[in-house]
Amino acid sequence: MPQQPVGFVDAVLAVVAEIPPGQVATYGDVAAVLGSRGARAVGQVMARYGSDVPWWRVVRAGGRPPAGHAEAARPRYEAEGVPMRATADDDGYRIDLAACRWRP
DNA sequence: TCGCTGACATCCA
DNA sequence: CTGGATGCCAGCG
Repeated sequence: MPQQPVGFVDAVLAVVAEIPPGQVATYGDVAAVLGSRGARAVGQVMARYGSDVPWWRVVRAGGRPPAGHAEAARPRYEAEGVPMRATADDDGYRIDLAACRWRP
């Protein structure tokens, strides 16, 4: 285990990269793994560096996809086999965390 | 150094 | 269930 002196950004990317296909984790869970409660900070990292990690596997509490990216994440969940339920929300769907929530 | 922003979480009405 | 308000954390100007 090479390093521990890694920036918060690298830590977030590492956790997201460890999420297995077909499963998802919430921003709060990722922050908890890092030992922080900055769920928002995690979202910041995704917005800037999430391009290199399966950001679609990181969702908000309640099983909602990232705000403004629901359309881009929906096909990913279908490809991964993540169970989701259609809703009347702006996102159009919701993820069943009870069946695919990833636990570190 | 200070203040604002943001792909959030949780609580209450 | 929905909506509004508050709190937390890290990055950037």
